[in-house]
Amino acid sequence: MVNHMVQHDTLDRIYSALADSTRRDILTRLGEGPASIGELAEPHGMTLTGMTKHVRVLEDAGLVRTEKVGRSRQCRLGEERLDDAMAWISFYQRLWERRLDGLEAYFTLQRGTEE
Amino acid sequence: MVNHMVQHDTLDRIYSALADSTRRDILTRLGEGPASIGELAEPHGMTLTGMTKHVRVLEDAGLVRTEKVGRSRQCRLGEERLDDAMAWISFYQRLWERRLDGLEAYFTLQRGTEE
DNA sequence: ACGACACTGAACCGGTTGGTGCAATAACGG
DNA sequence: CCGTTATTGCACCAACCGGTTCAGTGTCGT
Repeated sequence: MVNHMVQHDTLDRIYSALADSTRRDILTRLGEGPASIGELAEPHGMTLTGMTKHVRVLEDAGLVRTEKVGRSRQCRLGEERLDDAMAWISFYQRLWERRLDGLEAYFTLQRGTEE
Repeated sequence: MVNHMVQHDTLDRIYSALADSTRRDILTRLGEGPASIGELAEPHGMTLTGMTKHVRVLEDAGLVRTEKVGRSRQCRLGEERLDDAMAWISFYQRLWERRLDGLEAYFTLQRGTEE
């Protein structure tokens, strides 16, 4: 019951924002320059409403920044540089490497090298 | 361009597996050595059934490997090394840097153009 | 002013997620 | 064989997700 609080942890938001190929595509597209909701939606054959939701998720994660310009919304890459996300993965990589320092290294290496 | 696109399914599973602090904790814990379902569940005050589900998600993403040993299940870090996840984030980082190649590249032009 | 345009809010929908409890199963320990 | 232990399968639940449609709202072009 205690843990029913907001799951709005930064890392949670970033990773779940990235856990969707449409949203990763959006980031890639925005890497080439700003775009409107319509321009983002068109290559995915998606409704504007649907795309707005995706952009909102990315914006909440800090990965995208948007600004209303006239009747359209200009979307561009945001300030979040994924440093935290990267750092956590690096940390995990280190754990994984350390796993090889244990007893399992023996079996893993044997299975890998067949020597 | 955009050749950094790996299997989207894999990336989806990895990122959504990481998008939960309980599961990130599990990975951290397993970095210190193998553990049973019960041992993983206890510090989170979670039922065994609940923990089994989390472990299953991690296992489907390749981040954890499990093996039934007697009446308990031994969980350890898996073969997935997050290289793909890391690679995608790096790719995004490069996009972000390139965002600076707009008006602001003007200021750092003395260094970056040779690449 | 009027109509077309770009987006947004709300309601809805089927599927998934994160959790529970309970009954069953398999493996010990004696 | 019996009782305990560790996990699992199943049913259930509320919340969330990715998507839609429809009805606005505000802006632009003429």
